[in-house]
Amino acid sequence: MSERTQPLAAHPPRRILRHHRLRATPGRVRILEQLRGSPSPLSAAELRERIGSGGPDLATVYRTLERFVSVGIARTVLVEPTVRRFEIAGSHSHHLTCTTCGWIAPLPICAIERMEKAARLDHGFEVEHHVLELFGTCQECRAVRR
Amino acid sequence: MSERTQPLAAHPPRRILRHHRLRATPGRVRILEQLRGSPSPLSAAELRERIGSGGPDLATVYRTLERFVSVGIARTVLVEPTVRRFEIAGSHSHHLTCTTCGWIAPLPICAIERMEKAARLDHGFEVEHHVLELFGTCQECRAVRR
DNA sequence: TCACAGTTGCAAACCATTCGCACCTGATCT
DNA sequence: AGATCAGGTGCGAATGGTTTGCAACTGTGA
Repeated sequence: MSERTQPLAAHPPRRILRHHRLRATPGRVRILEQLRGSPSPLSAAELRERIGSGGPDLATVYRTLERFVSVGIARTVLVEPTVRRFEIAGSHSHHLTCTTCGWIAPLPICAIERMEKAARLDHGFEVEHHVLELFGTCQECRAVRR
Repeated sequence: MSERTQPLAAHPPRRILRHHRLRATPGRVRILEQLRGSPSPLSAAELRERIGSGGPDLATVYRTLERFVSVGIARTVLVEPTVRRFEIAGSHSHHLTCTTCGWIAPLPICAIERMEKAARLDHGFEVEHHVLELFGTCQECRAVRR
């Protein structure tokens, strides 16, 4: 497969940043790597924590995420009140989140075409993205509970 | 139709509160009326503003909403980072949100049965609740943009 | 290597939400 | 109707996630 046909998310971080005319600073590269390596959306604080000492300041993490969202590298995911989470925009998958133990699994099925169509027909609304997260109890926690 | 078969949401506010063993204070009654009268979810501040002078303190609005959610009268809706919104739990839980002007409309269609089934079959995961919100551009904002 | 627009760190500001506490009041019982 | 008191309320202060101002720093193109 030639490079030109690879999905953007497969490129090395520096190239992705350059592609969006962002400077490839060490902090940005690490934030991007973390976002790509995580199966679930991350908050700014979690991102900061995972990068560890030597990483960018929390304010910089916020500014970077803001920038990533504005150029389309990342997207905001709302699953909790008061905390904003972010994920790579290319990796569109939904998640199962166990409310007991925090286990998270991606669910590669998306069934909202019908709703997008309804939005368009009923309201003239053009859907650009959506948030769909499922919460419940995983197999293990259900077993323990019994 | 007898009273016993009416949906709870159709009852007068005082009765709904009593039914959940909550005191029917003037503030709670007004908050409940506002929630029921609004087609889109409201934040605590908006609620406070709509009730106007003489209404409950903002802290009380928060405590009341918290209480409403815990007994099942209301539900949290996440459509914006940093602001929590609330709606009557009997109404439907999915929305269209215009990312340009903030317009919000309920969408009475839910298409996640397939995903719930996949979660159960593939992971032994029992879905308890889900978040599904659509974001995009409303008819009006699309017209302006052109 | 140089110059500079873009980035960063730090600290302070912001703002939605929560908490502590003394006072008040709706619901119940007599 | 009046007394009683657990449940509610107002006020102000605290919290915690997010944003901003500003001086110093650094990728990047020339």
